[in-house]
Amino acid sequence: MVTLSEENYLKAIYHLAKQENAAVSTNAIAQKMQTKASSATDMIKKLSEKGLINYQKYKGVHLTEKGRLAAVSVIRKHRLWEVFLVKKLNFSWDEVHEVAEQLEHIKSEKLTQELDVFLEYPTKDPHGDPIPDCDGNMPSTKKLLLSKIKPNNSCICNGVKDSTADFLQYLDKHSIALGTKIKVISKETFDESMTIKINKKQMVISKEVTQNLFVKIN
Amino acid sequence: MVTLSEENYLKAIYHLAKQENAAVSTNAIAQKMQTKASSATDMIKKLSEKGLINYQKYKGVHLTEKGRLAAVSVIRKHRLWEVFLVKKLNFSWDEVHEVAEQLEHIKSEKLTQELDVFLEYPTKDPHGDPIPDCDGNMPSTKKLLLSKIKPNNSCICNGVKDSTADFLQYLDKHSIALGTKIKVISKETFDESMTIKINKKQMVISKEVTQNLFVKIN
DNA sequence: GTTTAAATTTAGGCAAGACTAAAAATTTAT
DNA sequence: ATAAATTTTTAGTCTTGCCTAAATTTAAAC
Repeated sequence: MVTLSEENYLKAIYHLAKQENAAVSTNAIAQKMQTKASSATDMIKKLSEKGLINYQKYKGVHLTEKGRLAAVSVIRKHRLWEVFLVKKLNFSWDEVHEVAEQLEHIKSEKLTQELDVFLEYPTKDPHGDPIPDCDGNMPSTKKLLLSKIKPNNSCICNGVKDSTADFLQYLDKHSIALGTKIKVISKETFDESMTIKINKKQMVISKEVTQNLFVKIN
Repeated sequence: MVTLSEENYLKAIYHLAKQENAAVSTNAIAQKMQTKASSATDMIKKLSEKGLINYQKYKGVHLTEKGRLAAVSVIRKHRLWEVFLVKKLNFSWDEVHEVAEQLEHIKSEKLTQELDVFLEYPTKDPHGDPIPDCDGNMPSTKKLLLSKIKPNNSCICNGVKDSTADFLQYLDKHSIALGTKIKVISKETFDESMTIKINKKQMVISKEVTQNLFVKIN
């Protein structure tokens, strides 16, 4: 049995490992979990004893396969519920996170499976993140940032790196959504801001925006 | 902030108070919560300090209005989720309880409200129990047991008193569902068993069954 | 290669919610 | 009305997950 708190730590470690491609440090975990390093150490010991992570003192942690599956299962549920909230309950993409954080811990194989069926096997959540299948396979998505696109090229927005309500609301306000076609007009070398065109309308966006929007070349 | 455990105690007290029509005893609470009387006493003190129940040592407890609203809110969510599971996710009525026990604690006003809309404002859960509205009003339903029906009278099944999987599966097996028309043919004085007719088919049911099926006269 | 700084772990505590055992209050029985 | 039985409460303990403060290990700086 994996507790709610353990699930949250596993999820945090999974996301950190994805970014860092190396052992995940105690401090990184503590920071992500909004807690103190000593608390993280406590939990690390517990997860290690349960065989969910590999841990060597002072050397950071790695998820075991068992731990990875547990983490991915939580992420799968989180993202399925986000789809449900947006598609069926009229939530907007900036409102779903907090509720999904609660729903992701509901324990019922059948519930998750039937939810997947009900939603017709979605492969992406409302922020463009991939939804793992029931065997724990995470569809790989190459992540290309808008900031990498050269002037005069076009692309289609297909994800967000930062999915805080603040950023999502900014995008709403500027009519940038998943699937929106963006043409890069120019880029300033000074501040890395970009001039882009959406639906024939030109606008300037900051470096921060270009570095938090994923796109694909169409 | 009401914790998960507190919500479960409030729900237990609500249900006990409904049956007993008097102060709810520590022992009754402990039994319903599958815990020891001393643990119940601990929680009773906490709920009392939070103004959710009125408590006098050795005299049992009563829900305050604040406590009643908290309890009914949990019950509302529980029953709405049960409807969702049956209507949308292909759960049967004997499978929903355990999952709804988890879902009922999800905290989001919007979620509950939108779920209600999505389900088109159901007034009964899959077991025939009434769903409170968002202001905490519980539709009153007069509860008439099949055991009270005299021979040669007909009625319609509209609820179950016992909603354990065992009993619900018994009903499934014998084609008794909510809405099923039942004609009482005869009743034995010896064991209070009944001969009934459903869809022109006659069968004998025990006292235990007649005392756990709610019906209405049609 | 020491010395300083940063990261990590240990030690000891706290609150929630459970437990056991024992004490106190209430109820029941004689 | 008092003794016995039952119910309820108290006292002290345990586990989980967090904390602070101090000790230890590793990494960085000179």
